[in-house]
Amino acid sequence: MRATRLLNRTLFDDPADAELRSHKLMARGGFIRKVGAGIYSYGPLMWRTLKKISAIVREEMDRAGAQEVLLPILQPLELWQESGRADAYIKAGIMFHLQDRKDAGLCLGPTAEEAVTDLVRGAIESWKQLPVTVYQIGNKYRDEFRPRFGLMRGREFIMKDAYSFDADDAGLDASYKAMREAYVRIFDRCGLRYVVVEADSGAIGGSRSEEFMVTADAGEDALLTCPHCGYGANVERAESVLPPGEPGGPPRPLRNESTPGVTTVDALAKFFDLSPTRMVKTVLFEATYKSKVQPLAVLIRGDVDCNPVKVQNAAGALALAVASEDLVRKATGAEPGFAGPVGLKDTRILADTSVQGMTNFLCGANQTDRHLLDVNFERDVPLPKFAEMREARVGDTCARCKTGKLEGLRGIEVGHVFKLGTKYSESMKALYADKDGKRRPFVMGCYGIGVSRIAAAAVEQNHDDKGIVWPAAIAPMECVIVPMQMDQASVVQAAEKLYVELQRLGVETLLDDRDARPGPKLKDSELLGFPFRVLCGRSLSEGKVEIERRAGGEKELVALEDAAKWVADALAREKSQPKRAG
RNA sequence: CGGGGUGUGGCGCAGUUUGGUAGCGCGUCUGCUUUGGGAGCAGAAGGUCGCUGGUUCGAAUCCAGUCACCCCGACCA
Repeated sequence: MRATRLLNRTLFDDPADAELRSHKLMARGGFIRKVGAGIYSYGPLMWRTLKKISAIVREEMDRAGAQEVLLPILQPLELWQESGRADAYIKAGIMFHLQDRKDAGLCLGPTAEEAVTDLVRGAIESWKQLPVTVYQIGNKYRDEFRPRFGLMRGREFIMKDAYSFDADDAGLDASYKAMREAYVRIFDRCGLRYVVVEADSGAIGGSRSEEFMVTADAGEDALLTCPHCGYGANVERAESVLPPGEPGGPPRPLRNESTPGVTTVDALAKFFDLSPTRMVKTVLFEATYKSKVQPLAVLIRGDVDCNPVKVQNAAGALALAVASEDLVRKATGAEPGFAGPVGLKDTRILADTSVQGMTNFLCGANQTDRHLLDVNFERDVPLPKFAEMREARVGDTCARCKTGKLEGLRGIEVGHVFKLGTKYSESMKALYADKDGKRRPFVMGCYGIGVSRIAAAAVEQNHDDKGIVWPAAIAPMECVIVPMQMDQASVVQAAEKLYVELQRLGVETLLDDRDARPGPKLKDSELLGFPFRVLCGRSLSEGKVEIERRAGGEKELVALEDAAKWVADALAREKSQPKRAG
């Protein structure tokens, strides 16, 4: 074997384009190098960590009975048209797509429901062949609105995606449960602190889904949890008890009042000395559907806010944006701030459940500087379709136990489990024959883990002012040996001897044999964050080396001949203590 | 896609207002001295100043276009 030198370059300065600590540290440590926006090369150390995470995922998937496969990244757009998702993904602008030489549409897979459904429909014909769960680990591609934060949100990233196929809902429940349990083991083993929360199913579709969230202040997702009953949900999905409002009383005659320049709920409350709970806000959106873009008005009580994700779901839209001021003027014929449901034309109206049963409420008059008072449904406004579209807030009463007050925290989504049902099997005609010979669609589930994102999340959660502190299970190396004086034969010999012994004991060890001064070597070893560091230097005069644990910083003088075993034992202890809960 | 900003050796930056031979720190290479917390001295290498076009005797600098990247708002592992 020809030994080559470790390809890794540490940097003195933070890269100018990095924002998050994890991104800065991984770039400074030489783990990653940016090639384009959201596109990274992984150096040897990064790849070791990614392989370790993958290995944990693979072990737990296999243990849960899932079978590893490999689906294509380059996929015919035809397949996506079959499932009906091509439009949504292209319109939402999240899928890379291209044409081949024959002008046929292709895409780079952002996920693989279509590909896997195709694989399974070609292989399974009978209930006797079920259940089946398959998974793969590989690159995924998404044309993100805003790639950022290093590996946290790349356009190319490594994902484990698994798919279950069952004959019925009971089967799906069992498959889902097996995956969920595997996920708990995976994130425990990776040494992450996390919470599991209810989630919106988003563009993938399906009924129930839960997200695994690594807790970190830098997380992009807002979560609400109930300390009383343990309920947790992404804010996109979270529900709370609606605070009671003031009763409106029996209907009174409609009034149209002048409200010059009064455009906000707060200002209206002052102007009319009226509780915001007696007002109906009319929030305008621009909803994108398969074949058209349409204005959408959402009626919601004055003291609460719209949750755009819930609105999009309720509207059945492919994409949703807050209406521009121009659109507001066009739809209402008035300046923004005076929108209302009365006489609103060419605009679809949905109402949040918070306005259900309200009487004599205030709303905009669709005339600049005018509001309506004592408005009533049916008499003044046709009864709209009601749906729950309200955003739950920190401090709200928990909807599940009706007791606890919701608390807020932030998380990094590293895993998501979905009950899909028959959305893909129906549209793609993936059918099996049941016991009566009747053809039925598979009942599916899908389960994703962001492998490369786990690495970023682990760093975000485990670092100090000196650098990364890798959890032992996913550290690129478990131990680094630092010979302090490269020109002293005794030091170099001791380091090399220890290196061989550690290798023999199965400890992944890096020998920093660069001919550099002690300072930079010590700084680098801290930045890179390996769980254990052994210093070979002046203590060798007493036959001892210094062993340090990166996480706690404890130092120990150990006889050279005992050092390898000492490290191996300490490492074993470290690995067997997974952290739990956020 | 809308708003703001930046593109100058491997990394971090100055120079651009007021055009005049490409600079600094770190890193790299060679030599000597150093060697337990990012060493010192001496020497050296490395850049079509994002790209294209224009103005000019002359452009990193001015003009136009274009591309890339970053930050603030609508997607997801």
